[in-house]
Amino acid sequence: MFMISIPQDGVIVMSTIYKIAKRTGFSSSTVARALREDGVCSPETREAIQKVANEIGYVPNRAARTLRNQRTEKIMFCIPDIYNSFYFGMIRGASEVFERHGFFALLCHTGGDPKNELRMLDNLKSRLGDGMIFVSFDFSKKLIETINETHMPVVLTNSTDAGDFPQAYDTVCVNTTEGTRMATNHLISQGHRHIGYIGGDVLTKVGRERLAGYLSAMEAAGLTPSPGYRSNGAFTIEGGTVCGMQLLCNNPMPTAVVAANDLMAIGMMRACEMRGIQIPSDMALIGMDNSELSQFIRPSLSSIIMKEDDIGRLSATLLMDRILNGRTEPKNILLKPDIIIRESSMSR
Amino acid sequence: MFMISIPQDGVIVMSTIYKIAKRTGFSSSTVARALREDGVCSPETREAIQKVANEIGYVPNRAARTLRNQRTEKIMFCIPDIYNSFYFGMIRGASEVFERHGFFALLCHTGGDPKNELRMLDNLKSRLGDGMIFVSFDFSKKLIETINETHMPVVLTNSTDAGDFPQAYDTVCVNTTEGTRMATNHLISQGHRHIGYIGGDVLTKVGRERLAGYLSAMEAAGLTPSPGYRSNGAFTIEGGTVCGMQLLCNNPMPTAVVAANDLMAIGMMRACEMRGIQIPSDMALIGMDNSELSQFIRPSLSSIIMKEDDIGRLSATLLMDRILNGRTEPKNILLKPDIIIRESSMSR
DNA sequence: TTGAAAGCGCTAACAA
DNA sequence: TTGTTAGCGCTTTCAA
Repeated sequence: MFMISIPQDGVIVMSTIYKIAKRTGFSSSTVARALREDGVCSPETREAIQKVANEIGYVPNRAARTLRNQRTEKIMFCIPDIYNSFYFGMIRGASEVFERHGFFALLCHTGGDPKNELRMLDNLKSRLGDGMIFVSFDFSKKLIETINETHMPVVLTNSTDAGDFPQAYDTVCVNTTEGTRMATNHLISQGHRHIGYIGGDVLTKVGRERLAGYLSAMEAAGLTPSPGYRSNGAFTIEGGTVCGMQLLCNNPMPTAVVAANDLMAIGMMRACEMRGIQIPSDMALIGMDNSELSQFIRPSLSSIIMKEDDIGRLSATLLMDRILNGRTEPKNILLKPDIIIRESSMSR
Repeated sequence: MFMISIPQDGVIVMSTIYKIAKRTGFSSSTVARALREDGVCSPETREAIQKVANEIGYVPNRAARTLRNQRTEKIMFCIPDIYNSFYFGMIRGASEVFERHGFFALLCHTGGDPKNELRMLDNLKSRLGDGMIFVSFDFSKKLIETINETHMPVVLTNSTDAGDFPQAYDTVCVNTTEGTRMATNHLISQGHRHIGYIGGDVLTKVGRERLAGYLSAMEAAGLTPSPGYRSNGAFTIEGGTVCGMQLLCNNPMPTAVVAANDLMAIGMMRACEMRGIQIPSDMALIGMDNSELSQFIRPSLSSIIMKEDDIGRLSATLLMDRILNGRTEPKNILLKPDIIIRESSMSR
């Protein structure tokens, strides 16, 4: 009938405990008490109040509750790139945990721009959320300091060495060096000796970390890759094709290739296609990320599982622990990636 | 130095305009005025206040502002399934618009459960957000009524016939019937006469809508598909393979197939692979959704573009119009899908 | 069991 | 230009 009344000026008026108080004759505090499960209140009073509350469609106002309780029940989810499905994996994992506690994920996207990242930390300080899961390409000293100064629960993912700085936050990361090491070892265990590597720019941390895994696995196996077996390019299909063409110019060609991500691996597939080289019989191949593509492409692509769901789940769990239980000492979680072997590397 | 002080009990104390007021000797309202661009205030006062504000790292408290202004600057984004990348396309489009206005997207996931959906509408009434983009499989009368009763800005997507009920909300949908019609017409224009169709359960609205497009295009072209050319199954790769095998049992076989989504189309590819049928030379194929897979699979898959980014963008725009400009009369937008032709249907 | 009252931090109408 | 004050809706302490 009159769930909510809409006055002339179009402003929507909420139902409040005061409306219920007026209607029932009780005070607002009695109404508040009656409406919360745990509040002390006589059964009859509660019933009368609940009846009216239902009639007028009462729902408590969150802003008021937040102002009073200093709790938003929201978590800021800061990602550099809203177009990257990897992060959605993290969101999935995290949301699972949030939901259990009645919390919501707030999408905050920074474009990887340090200015925006600092702005998001201001948003955190303004209590846009009770905490933050923070993905960034570059955790600079300035950023780390600002995070510490928020004195708010923050989990950093995506950076193994965030622990270089004094920290008041948590970290959850996957060891990507270990990832390329596993990939390389897999190819070695398949009997390959001439193993190439195509990766991203070594000026980026991610580029260096992944290359390091390949090199260390080769060295540990007593293999010295020819310099021509290594090529850097963009983390894209095109980048992979270009790098792949380069590797294929070697004589002898490598018999197996580690790609620093799935897109580059697919680019490598294109390069082989153009040169009439069969995967996996002439060339074994493994990628990284375990993207949706890797299982649907033909031949299906072996890959390294980066556990983005787990990162999200664990990050959220650490956050809830700080928020709900008041933990303050920092925790750092480093996950070991998994490997999934598909057609592209089953050459022997 | 003392950006934020942390008392014994671990509760973090915010900096407020009162702290600044005390420190500068001005009143809290002068501080508030000085801190907003538009507030009247002498330059010297403003400077002094801003200096202190910077020192103590002041950021205005959102809950207080929300309580006062009745505006959260958040939009609830209700989706049935957090695992579906289609919705993330919508989120991308919508976020673009939100960001321009300083709004944030709040992820709310209902699992398609009507109970949760009603709960989310309560959340909306409690001002979890200023409005809602609502994706649901089933907009029942009850749900529609409840939406209307919130008196809050809501955009429904995903349902062409939401207009059946009296409505106070907006809708943005893609015409999926038109989608399969376009797909079918494309194959007809390629010279095909024996065109098969594999689709989802006709008990679902989505299944019926898509089938209708195929049938109407065939009829309009004066073609009568043999009943054996039509098969229903799950909207998955396996479903597509099963349906595909059935179609391939016909004699003569169809020379072209419309699949009701990309996954089923990929399943069809598998079926053809098993039977040694070449795509596109022996069999033309077109899917629907323009998923990421469709461009990377080989042969690349022709598909129908469902414009999820546009749906998100338009939904957000309608919402902002209601919130910022106070529009109240409902708007309904029906988008025409696009077609993208790739290798799989270029048979002739 | 119930009520009065203060306060969370901000904004804005009004007064000085 | 600046200050006073009330109030957004809720929770909670204290008193009755």
